[in-house]
Amino acid sequence: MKPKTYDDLLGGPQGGRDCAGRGILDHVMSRWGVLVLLALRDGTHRFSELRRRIGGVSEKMLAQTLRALEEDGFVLRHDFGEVPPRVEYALTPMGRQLATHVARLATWISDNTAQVLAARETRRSKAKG
Amino acid sequence: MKPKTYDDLLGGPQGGRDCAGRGILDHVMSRWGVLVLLALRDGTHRFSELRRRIGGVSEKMLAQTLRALEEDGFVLRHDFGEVPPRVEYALTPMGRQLATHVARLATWISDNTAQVLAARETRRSKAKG
DNA sequence: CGGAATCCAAGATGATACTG
DNA sequence: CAGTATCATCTTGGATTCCG
Repeated sequence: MKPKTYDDLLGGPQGGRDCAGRGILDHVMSRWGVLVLLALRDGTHRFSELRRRIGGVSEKMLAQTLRALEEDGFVLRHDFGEVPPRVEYALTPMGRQLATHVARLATWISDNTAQVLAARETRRSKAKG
Repeated sequence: MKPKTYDDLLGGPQGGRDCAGRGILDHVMSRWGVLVLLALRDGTHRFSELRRRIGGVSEKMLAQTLRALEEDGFVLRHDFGEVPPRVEYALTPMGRQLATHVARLATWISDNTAQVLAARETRRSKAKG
């Protein structure tokens, strides 16, 4: 019997080895994964559009993030194969489902940001007092 | 008008400066944040219990993660101030709400892991064909 | 037992330059 | 435009050690 590891907490050995779910979660919740998912919720966008929309992401990281999400089947990449180059990205149906969950979490956090900041203040003054 | 940055995508400047929501999300979705949140869903646990339950986390990272979540007001730390030391951790009401959302996301991923792995395979064979 | 402090290896990220 | 390749850097994470 395996001990209770984080594999179990995340749904167990369904993926086969270690913890596939954990790897997916890492892609999704990577520094830029969330933002890409949210940015694609309202439709198709080109590479440079995404860069502008997300802001602060380097070409390298955006490309890397998009590739990871594409590999996982969350993002669809359409290369028009023209010059000048034109590539468009969109969510797959599965990606839309995922993005919905992510958006809920992001929304909750957004709605509770003030409360979190207040909690931090409380702690800070308690530490002083 | 501000350009669309990831600040906007995550709920805008509600936190005051940059993007407080983003920072919170980083805490929550950090490598171990998710697991701690999930591990605490079923009640109070001691430090070493958490280490065993989560599995694979070092003392340093667990302590660091717990402190961050505590600062944000998601986790409550109760130090009994005895020898040998005894400290217990639990979710705050806000933490329970958050953990519920996180659990939903984790569950979705867990339920869709097979589909993601299938998507990866499809891509792989398409690349070959 | 529950950490804090330190040192070090590994990985993530960014700026830049280059290509089709 | 849409990337890739490369190098420098900054951050993470882990192992170890020490303490109350």
